[in-house]
Amino acid sequence: MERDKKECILSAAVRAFARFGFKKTSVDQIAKDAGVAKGTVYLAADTKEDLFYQAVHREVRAYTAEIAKLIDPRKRADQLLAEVTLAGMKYLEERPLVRDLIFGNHQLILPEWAERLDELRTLGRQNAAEIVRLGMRQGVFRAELDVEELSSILEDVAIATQVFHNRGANKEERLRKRLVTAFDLLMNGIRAEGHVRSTDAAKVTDTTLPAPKSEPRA
Amino acid sequence: MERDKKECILSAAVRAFARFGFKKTSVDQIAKDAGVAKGTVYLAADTKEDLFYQAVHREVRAYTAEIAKLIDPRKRADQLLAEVTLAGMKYLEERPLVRDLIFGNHQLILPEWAERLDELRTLGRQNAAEIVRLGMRQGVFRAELDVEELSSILEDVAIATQVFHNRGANKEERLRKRLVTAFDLLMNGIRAEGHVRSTDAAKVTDTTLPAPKSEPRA
Amino acid sequence: MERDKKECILSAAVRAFARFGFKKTSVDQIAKDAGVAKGTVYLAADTKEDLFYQAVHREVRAYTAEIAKLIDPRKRADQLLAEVTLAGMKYLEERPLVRDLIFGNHQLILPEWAERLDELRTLGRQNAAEIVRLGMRQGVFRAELDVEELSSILEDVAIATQVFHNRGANKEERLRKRLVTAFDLLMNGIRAEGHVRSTDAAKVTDTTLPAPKSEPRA
Amino acid sequence: MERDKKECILSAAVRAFARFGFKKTSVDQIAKDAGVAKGTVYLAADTKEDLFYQAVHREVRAYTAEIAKLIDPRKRADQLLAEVTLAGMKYLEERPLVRDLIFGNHQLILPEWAERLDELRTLGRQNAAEIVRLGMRQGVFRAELDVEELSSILEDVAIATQVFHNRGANKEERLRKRLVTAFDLLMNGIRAEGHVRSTDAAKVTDTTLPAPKSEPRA
DNA sequence: CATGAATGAGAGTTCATTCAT
DNA sequence: AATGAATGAACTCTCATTCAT
Repeated sequence: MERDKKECILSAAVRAFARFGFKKTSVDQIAKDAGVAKGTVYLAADTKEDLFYQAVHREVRAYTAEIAKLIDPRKRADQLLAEVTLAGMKYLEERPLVRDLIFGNHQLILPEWAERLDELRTLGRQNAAEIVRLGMRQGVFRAELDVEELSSILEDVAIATQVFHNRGANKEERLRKRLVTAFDLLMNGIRAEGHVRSTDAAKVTDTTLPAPKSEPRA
Repeated sequence: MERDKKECILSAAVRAFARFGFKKTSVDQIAKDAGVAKGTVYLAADTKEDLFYQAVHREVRAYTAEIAKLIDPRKRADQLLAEVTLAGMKYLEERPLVRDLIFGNHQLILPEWAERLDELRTLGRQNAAEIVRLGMRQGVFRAELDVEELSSILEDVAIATQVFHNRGANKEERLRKRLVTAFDLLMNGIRAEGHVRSTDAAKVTDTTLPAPKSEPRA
Repeated sequence: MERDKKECILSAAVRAFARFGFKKTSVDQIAKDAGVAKGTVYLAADTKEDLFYQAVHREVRAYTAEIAKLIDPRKRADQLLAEVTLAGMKYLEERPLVRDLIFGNHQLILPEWAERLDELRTLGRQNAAEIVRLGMRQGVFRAELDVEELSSILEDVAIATQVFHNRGANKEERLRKRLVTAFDLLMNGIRAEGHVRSTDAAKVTDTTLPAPKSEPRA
Repeated sequence: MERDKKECILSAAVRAFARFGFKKTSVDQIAKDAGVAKGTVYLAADTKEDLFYQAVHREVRAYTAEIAKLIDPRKRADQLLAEVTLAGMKYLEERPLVRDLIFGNHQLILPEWAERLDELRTLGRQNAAEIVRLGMRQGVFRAELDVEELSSILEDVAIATQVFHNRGANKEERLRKRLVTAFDLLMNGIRAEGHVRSTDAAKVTDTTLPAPKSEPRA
């Protein structure tokens, strides 16, 4: 299998899966779109599911690589976060494919694949984590934050924004507003400044969420 | 079509779609599970896709109603937000089926359905919006926040948490940590306290996001 | 599945498998020939292989039943054997399809089916065994013969005759000669009468065939 | 095409066809097993079917040649027949391949090939015919027997024995018993000695078999 | 000669949908 | 209203065959 031909097949697969979803895309369709015979598709992937996974994988890697280029450690982390988030959203906007592929196919595809797709999501989160750590070193971000959780939340918000709101009339305007709000929220929180903090999340959740089974809390 | 029979069919549909996904669920299965003949299912819904929509709709209404009960305006909004978010997560946690059903099927189904699912999402967001407004009236939340955007972000974070992280080993422990982090972030922001705010999101995004095409900004 | 329709499908299957073999027969073909939709065939049989087995089974039962009618215990067994063999051959001659169907498909189909086809063969052999026993009671056949082995040989010769020789030009003439020769041979043996028997099979084979592993011979 | 390479391909074909049957053997498999590229197989045979025929042909020739060596005209024909039959069975036992190839593939492959396979069967029968003629010259076998028919029956019994009974538990023991019975039967007939022959096959069949259509008998 | 990537017709099977009962 | 047998289009996957290298 030549390099070019595989590329061609995978990108046809991405296009088709993205537009029609996994089920409604037929291998025939992809083959035709890629300009090869059906059998050739099966030289590139063992299974339609395998093809799907490879397509997603390729796109996620491209996405991550693209974003990684933007991380310049001499910049302030909050500035960087804004820039990178923005760039990420624009990237995903031009590739609705990736966005939906990543987000929307968990129970479509058998559980075995859910695990693999999770790995891809972790991959996609690396850049955000990098910036969060940078921000802490710079003293720009609160030091006590949980890096992994935080970067995962940032990523989730970005993806959710794309998945749920990049649609319909006034798309650009809505996205812009959303981004402004989200960034402001993430930086400054909801709480009115100077307001007494009588509640904190830890306390609430601590008393109500079912305790982890194996590890008794102190 | 009697009321009972339709209920029966819809709840069988929910169970099946939730467990096996849209594609891998057959109408036969649902009919059998509901104890009716296949033809009868087609008296309750025109199409398999219609059946899916109806099933999701039913679940979302139940979810929203359940949550709405918890909103007590005499409580502090931040407290309430924590409680309600937590309750929502527990509700969905006990109905993993519903959760996936509601949020995992966007490009499965042709665009025409995406719009309808959006309406369902709006429905689900009403509770969060309610609390945000309450918080502002109470002076607990910053007054200048955009209610719609904010409640949508809150909902998205909750959904993303459920969809992506309620899985695998140490599920409970991971969810708990995630919730604590998210709540802390949403309330207090990322920024180190007292740090000079040299960047603000609005400025950055304003200069870089493509301007909305139709409406020139002032 | 109505009785008639299943009959119809099975007989179409018999026709097709017989004429084209298992591989070259498509389910589509059978469906068309039976005048039903392809899906309907799958209501009658789980699998193409299952369909094949059912078809063969039906034919073997019909064949055995037909032959069984001819066994009249008041007749002499040698007479009967001739008659029944002859009738069997004519039966199969008129159903060349059945004949090939039954006896020509051993390694086509995976081992699991070989066992089942063996059962069918046993079924087909019952009639021959019956006659052999009758002949012994009548004193017409040698008493020391092994009934099971003998009837199996008789059946095998009949089958082989059918499978290998019922073809080509002069079919009838060739079959007639073959039958006469076979019957004469089976009744009277090869040996010239009065010739001294200096060799017997048992001795030869006893010294050369690998001894059964578990039971040491005396 | 070098001699060696063709040999290699054919013997790989024999192995594969024998183990998996015609249908379930792929050309790819054979090519890989022979250590050549798929295209090369098509230099040795025009078609998969042609390849099959050539494979069978090769094996039958080897079989015949092997058996022919054993015919020593100074020995008694009945002794020889026993020996040769036994040797033939052992040969086939070690080459289940040949046996099944010869026996079981008539309607697998289109009618055109049936004729050619018949020629192969005739080839395989030459040795038995040779011995029968020898036995007649020696006065050991009845002189009035039809040589061609008789040798064909002998061969058929041998093959049927192999095909139908060389399987399952107690294989060796069962084959031994079968051989003993068959040989005894062929030599001595079924008829109880001294019993009056009130029936003879010729008479029965003469009156009942349909007369050959084209040639009126004298 | 030899290769093996590419082909594409064709296979078995599934299942949403219909409609006579 | 309810049924479920029947339908047949559409699907994924296989593999004999070809042909440019």
